[in-house]
Amino acid sequence: MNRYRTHTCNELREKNVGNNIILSGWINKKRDHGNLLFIDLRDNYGVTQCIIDQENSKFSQLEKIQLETVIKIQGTVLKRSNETINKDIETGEIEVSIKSFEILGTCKELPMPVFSDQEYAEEIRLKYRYLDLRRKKIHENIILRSRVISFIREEMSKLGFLEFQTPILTSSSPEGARDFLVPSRLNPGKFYALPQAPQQFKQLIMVSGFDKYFQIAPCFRDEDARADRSPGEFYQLDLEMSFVEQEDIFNVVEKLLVNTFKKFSNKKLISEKFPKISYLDALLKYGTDKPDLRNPLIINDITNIFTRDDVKFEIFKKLVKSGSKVRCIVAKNTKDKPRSFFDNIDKWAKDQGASGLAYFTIDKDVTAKGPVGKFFSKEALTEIMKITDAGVGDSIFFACGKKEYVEKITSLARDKIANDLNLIDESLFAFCWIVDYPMFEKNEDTKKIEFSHNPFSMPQGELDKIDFEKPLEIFAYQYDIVCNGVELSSGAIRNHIPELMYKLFSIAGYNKQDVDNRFSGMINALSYGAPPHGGIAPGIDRIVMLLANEKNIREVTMFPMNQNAQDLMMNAPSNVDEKQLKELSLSLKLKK
RNA sequence: GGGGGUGUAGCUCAGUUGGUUAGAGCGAUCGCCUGUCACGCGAUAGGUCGAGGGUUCGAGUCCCUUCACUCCCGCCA
Repeated sequence: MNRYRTHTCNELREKNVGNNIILSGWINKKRDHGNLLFIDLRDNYGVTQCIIDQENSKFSQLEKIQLETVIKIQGTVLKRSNETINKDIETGEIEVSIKSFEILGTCKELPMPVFSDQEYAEEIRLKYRYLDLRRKKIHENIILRSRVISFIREEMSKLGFLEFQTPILTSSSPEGARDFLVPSRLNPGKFYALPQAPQQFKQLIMVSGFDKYFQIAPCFRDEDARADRSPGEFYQLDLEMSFVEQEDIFNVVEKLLVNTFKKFSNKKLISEKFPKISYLDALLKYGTDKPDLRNPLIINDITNIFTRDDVKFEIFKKLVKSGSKVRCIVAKNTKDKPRSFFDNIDKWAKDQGASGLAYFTIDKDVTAKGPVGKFFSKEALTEIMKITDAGVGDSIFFACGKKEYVEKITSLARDKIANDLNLIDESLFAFCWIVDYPMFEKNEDTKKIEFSHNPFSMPQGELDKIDFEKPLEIFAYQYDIVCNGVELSSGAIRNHIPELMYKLFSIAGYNKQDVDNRFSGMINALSYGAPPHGGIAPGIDRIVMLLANEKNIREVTMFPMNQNAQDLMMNAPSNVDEKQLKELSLSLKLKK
């Protein structure tokens, strides 16, 4: 028998009545009736009500004790009378009559209550994270995270994947996000970088002949935070397979995610086979490459309508002539919505930095009601209704501008309108694949051709038939998984052919020398017999966030940093001694 | 780097058009209470109203500057 406990705080039941037991835990709550004191004792597993009265010599001592003090209780299990059973806790049929107790850990006055459903400012939650983590909801989120990761490990092992660790101190990668750098003492003036992902290593693992690899891999990117993006570090289920085509990866990951989401959530999956949407289609229909498919609204292009003579909307017509696009969203059955519904959306659009959203409602006899309705002839309206599948009683919102601008504002408007009309079913998970990413894109500022995603991806099509003169028309075997509008992972079939790699990099402006310098490990390896291979890397934090039904990634992260990438509990980052800097051959030159 | 929101007691918040001594609940301290499970009742302590400057007879409230937190844009192969 352990000196601290015979049972956990969620173990005692009616069958234990009469037992002498020992419990240890935190004082969750006290209810002091003067001559009778109830103490809810809490541990990781649950809560047990303990009771003591003034007959006991320890009574007055226990009456004074602070909440969240850690104590050990010795006592006997009593059956509660019918009226006093608490159905809300699993140990609610019994209580423990305290015979003696011992303080194991004292507690100062709390900076924030633990037993409370209130929301607290994140500043205080992060500073006292160990107190915050005692609270039920986040405590359970973190346990969920652990279970999800264990489950994924088991599934991956069953599928024949081997788990390997890859280096944390590695070299800076020239593409992508900003690196975290670590100065090297033994190599003055040189720096390691923390890996943004084990991208090159996992490919090298394939070249080394291991066939199927996975890792719950820490990834480090020095970019600004968002609600679904921790600053600094996050975790991916990194995986890679040899001798596979795109479909092989899809089959493995689809099955894994379906099993995981079915096991850990009661929400329904819209489809266990994830629909595939091409990148270009996604941008047209949803305005984004991470569409929320729970949202039934679809964006349509009606640019051509504004070249008709019987459309008099001159501002848009002029913009269209100079290359702008017009895209629209149909909101069904909104004829009777109050004016405020429309004004509200227009105001919202202006808050987003747009010039506003034009709209009209289609009334009977195909007439357009609304501020800009008068600019459209009956024939033009009929054409719009044909393109957009709109009917009488529906409203059409539309925006005009350069392609990227229209995509962005219609994408946001699609979310906004669906939310306002309550069209999103929160009890669903809607997965999809986004496929067929362009290999290159043109940087509109520099007019240069750049890799649009991962430079190591395999271009699509027969290799001897690819037209390298038209780089913007080359697509890659590159794919993302999106769930409920959250980008969960991206992956690719890799380019394992060195000559092809040089060719593609040359299009993006890197000569052979550049490639050899920057990716020496990779490019060398590929020239000694590399298998065709590919992989993907689902984000663990975001998966758990969806499963826990949280909107913020910090709710499923044990010790997150704040938005300014500071750890308020550990005081990181911090100053270092002059001696440490000197050892690293560094001196500081701070901006004022 | 830019835009929005927030900042009042240890915690969560209220505070009217600028007007007396800035309030409530929880927590803390003290007292009362033997069946509560958000126990109840009474009392006490606790405030640089984020900071600085300005307007005014008078500022938590209006103006300017600044800081912190947060959400978003940029950024995130």
